[in-house]
Amino acid sequence: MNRPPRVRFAPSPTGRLHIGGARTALFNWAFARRHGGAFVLRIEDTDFERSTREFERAILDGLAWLGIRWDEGPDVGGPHAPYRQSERLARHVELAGNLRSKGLAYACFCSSERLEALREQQARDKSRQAYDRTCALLSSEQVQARHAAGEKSVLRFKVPSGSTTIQDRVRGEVHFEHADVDDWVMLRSDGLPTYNFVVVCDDIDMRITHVIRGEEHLINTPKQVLLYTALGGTPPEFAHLPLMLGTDGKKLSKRTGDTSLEDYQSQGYPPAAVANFLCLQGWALDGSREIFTLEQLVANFALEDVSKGGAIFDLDKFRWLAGEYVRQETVPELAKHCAPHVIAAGLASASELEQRHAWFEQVVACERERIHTYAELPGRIAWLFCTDQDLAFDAKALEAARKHAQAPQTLREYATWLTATLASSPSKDELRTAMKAWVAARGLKLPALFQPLRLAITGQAGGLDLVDAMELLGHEQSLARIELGARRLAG
RNA sequence: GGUCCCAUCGUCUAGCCCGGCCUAGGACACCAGGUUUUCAUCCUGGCGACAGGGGUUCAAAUCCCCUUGGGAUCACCA
Repeated sequence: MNRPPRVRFAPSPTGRLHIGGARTALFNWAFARRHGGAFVLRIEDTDFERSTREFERAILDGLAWLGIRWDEGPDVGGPHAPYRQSERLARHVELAGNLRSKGLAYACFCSSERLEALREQQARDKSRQAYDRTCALLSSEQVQARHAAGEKSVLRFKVPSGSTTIQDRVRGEVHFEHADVDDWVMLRSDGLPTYNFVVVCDDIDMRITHVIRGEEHLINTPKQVLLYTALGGTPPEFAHLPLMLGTDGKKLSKRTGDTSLEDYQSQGYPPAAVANFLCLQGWALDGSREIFTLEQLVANFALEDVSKGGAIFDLDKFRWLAGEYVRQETVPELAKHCAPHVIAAGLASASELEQRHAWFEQVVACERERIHTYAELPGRIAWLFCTDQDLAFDAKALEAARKHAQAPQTLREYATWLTATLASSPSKDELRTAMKAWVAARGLKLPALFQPLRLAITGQAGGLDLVDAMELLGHEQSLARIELGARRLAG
């Protein structure tokens, strides 16, 4: 590679950013950075029906959220503007006209009914699925006459005889016989160009050197290589990434799970964890280090190291990885990231959290090793925000507490003892030690107090240290819950 | 069905290109144990794979062929 590479990510703004698309973008970006090249963002908005500016904005935001920056794009401009395909229409039509006048493309008047019948016939014959070139045989006079008569036509690319071999950077050599390649449609009957056509026009005009995309495009590649040559361009290098698969082993779709980046964003996955995990689907740093930064990705990324086989989206591992990132954060950072989810869950308002900022950070510090994503926090700490009467008792926690026949009595006596002990303002460690001594002095095992107490305070079966829990809740309210818990257990 | 791609533990993968260091390494999940007031974190250990068959070679997870299995794609959608 003698010149700095230019790569592009070309999403279609007809929906949210697909998680597989996000990975494609990430690998393109990493490749560009690795080799000091440019990463171009181009919006493929030629589907006027479904494309919206809102989706475009969301896609850009999603990429930025992941930590990807682009050198050229619709928002930042660049030397090959415009970066929205719809704004390049005139150029596409011009190039299509050139090919037609050179005899490299031809008008086709076949009706969709005839085409469909042809396809059915070919399916029955178990033969090649392609246009039969009926209209390629029309003389220029015939074509002109039919145009003049007002007949609708599409423009088809005339695939020459021969074969094409591409050197795919992840797959190696891939060979196609032109006899198997269809005379595909370049211009629709309404005069608008198709994807296979514009993508090549724009890649040539934008001087794209490496096309890195999903494997579903591999089969389109010979069509595009042929078009490069026809347009007088040099084909770029290609790299076809393995597909991201659902648990059913098929291309990841909404059927088998959440597919958009925003789904994971709203579920509170740290962005660095998402980027890291996406890398792991099809690429490995060295086979032993699972957790790494984007800088390490850039420093080590090579297309040749990308896996060829599809990767089933491993949600368990993703969640584990998110937890690793959560625990890497400092408490103030984590509190800041969790706060929106606590607010969204309706536990507290933004101003309430702001007022109790130091307290909230303590809460986060106590729960940080139990959550994997930011959004898991509210469910774990709801007991701190509800009224004593509304505290729900978890079935397992209740069962555990009920195993101790004397639980109500133990709780009441403990409350009395606690009230007296608190008077001397013990430290948390002193209180912990004293509590255990108190239980032992009564000839009880520790769970005889701790299980009913945990139920009374938090309503949950497991969780944070109980001395921490009571302090976070406040001793006065804790005593009230102990009394209430004793009554509920006795009843 | 045509064309194309792929094939290492249940999952993500290292090793393959440049055969021997592989009685195949790591991670997630799972199981067992330790720590803990419980849960979680953390620590220790365990389970667990080269799809099958032929070659080539002194030697094959690694190279070649076949079979089988899986996937992608076959639009006037991108």
